Amino acid sequence: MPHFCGFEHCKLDANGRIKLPPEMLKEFLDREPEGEVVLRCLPEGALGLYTQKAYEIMLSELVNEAKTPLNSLARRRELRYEGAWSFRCKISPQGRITLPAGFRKFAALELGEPCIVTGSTTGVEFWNCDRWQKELENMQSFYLDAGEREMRGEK
Amino acid sequence: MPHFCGFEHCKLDANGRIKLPPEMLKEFLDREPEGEVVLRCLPEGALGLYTQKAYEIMLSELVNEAKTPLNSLARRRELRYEGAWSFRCKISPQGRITLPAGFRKFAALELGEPCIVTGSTTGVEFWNCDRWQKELENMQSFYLDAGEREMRGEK
DNA sequence: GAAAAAAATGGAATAAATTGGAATACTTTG
DNA sequence: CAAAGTATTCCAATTTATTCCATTTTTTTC
Repeated sequence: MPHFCGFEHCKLDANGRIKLPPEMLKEFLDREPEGEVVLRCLPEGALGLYTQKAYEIMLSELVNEAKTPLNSLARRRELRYEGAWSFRCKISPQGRITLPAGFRKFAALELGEPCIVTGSTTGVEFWNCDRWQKELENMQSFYLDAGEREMRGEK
Repeated sequence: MPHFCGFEHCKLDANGRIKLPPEMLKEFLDREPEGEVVLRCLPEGALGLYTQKAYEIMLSELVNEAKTPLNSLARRRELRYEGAWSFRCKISPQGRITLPAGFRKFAALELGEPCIVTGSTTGVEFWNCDRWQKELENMQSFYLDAGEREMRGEK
């Protein structure tokens, strides 16, 4: 199974739309010919894009595996978080997807400005360029640290 | 199964009506072509809107899963709260719903003022903007904490 | 209980924003 | 260097938001 990989510089157009790079577009359409996807705000301050099929699995876990009653504060907050920060949409026939204004703000993606589209194995992510730079450093040091611990025989 | 998702800035009109954003309206009408819904005051200080079908499920949980005896002060209070702070209504042909004055006051939604309409997976919620900001912070810190614990290998 | 006033409701008209798509310019590939 | 593919820009068509007004219903007053 091919996965979503590589990263590219892209640009939001004046209306907050991103045109997906051709290879990534192809990956999506191979999995969902109708282009049905879910956009999701990630706590690290970027946006994730997944096929609806991939998303459904995650969502049904949340909805059905109810440990708490429907009518409780904790449960409502779970459902609210998931609802507010996710968005079902379709990739347009031109391969574009429109970011809702609130999501754009969340991820610090400005109209007409460049951004990073990166594969994340199971989907793709949209990053503000500066945040992406920091995340690169974070990822690097995370693996370096892990490697050093491993060398010293730690866990 | 599609869910209610995304969030939007909306405005109450001078008569206390909110026009639902098109995608959310569509979700409701897909489930209930007649637009029959239930409006409900949530203890966190916002209003929830659910299809009558979805509401029935919640209500029967409340009525059947009796942790307390039916004929007790606490139980009567639960049922009274549910009765007083919920309201059956219909989405108008223009996609608007009218908030009863008491409910508006409960949720601090002012005539002619902006508010937030957010998906909550099983329905939508109406929030006063300031309260929504606080709730966002609450949700954010909750999930960031969870993420950090995960990184440190804690459970 | 009837008339007047107020409020609520439904709906239309206009303005604004969004969307889809085409045309052009640019880049890559063979 | 030509051809194909891709990115960018712009415009037309549609959709959506806003404002306003007419009608109906409810409340108040006499």
